[in-house]
Amino acid sequence: MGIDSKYLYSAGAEEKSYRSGELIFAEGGQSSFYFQVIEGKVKLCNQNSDRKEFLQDIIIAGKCFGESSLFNDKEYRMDAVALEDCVILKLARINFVGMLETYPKLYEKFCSLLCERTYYQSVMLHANSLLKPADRIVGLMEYLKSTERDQEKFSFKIPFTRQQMANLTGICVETAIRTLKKMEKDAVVEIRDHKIFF
DNA sequence: CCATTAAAGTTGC
DNA sequence: GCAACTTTAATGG
Repeated sequence: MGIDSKYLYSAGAEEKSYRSGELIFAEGGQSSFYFQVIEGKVKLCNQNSDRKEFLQDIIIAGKCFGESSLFNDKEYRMDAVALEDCVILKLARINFVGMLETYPKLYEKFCSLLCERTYYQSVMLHANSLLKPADRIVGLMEYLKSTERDQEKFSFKIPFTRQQMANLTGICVETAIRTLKKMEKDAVVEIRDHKIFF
């Protein structure tokens, strides 16, 4: 999760609404804001040269994005696009830094948040370096489920479409579908009412 | 509630 | 991996 929004508001964060599909920032742009989703979902992705997309992450309400380059003056390495109608808090870098200085406790929060992203990226990098599609999908699902309380088998409903899972793991939808069906047969996942349980 | 249509999922090639 | 086909979800009466 991100930072308690009351701190963001008091530091001068502003709410901004985006329509579904609207670009929030683009690859190559300069980063100068901390973003946090209040309502809706945002995708972080790269547009492939052959107009396929690679999905880096999907940011749900309460989570933040764009924070990785707040302190290094680098350009964004991905696009951020609203997946549905969104309300997003934007806080300018200078005010964000001021906020951290006013509330040193938030440094700790911010660090843990950065580390969570680093951890996610290393898990996904490893999973996606595997050759077999099934291993990539399992890697993704294991990470997603690791943040859940309930670790019972087949208790976790995958919150993504097959298309999204494919784009997160760099395989194509058809492969994802065929692989998931095989995994169902092998009792790795359960498919109930078209939804995937892991 | 049903009809329409867009989006997601499926399958053969 | 495309394209044709099927199913589900969303929208509007």
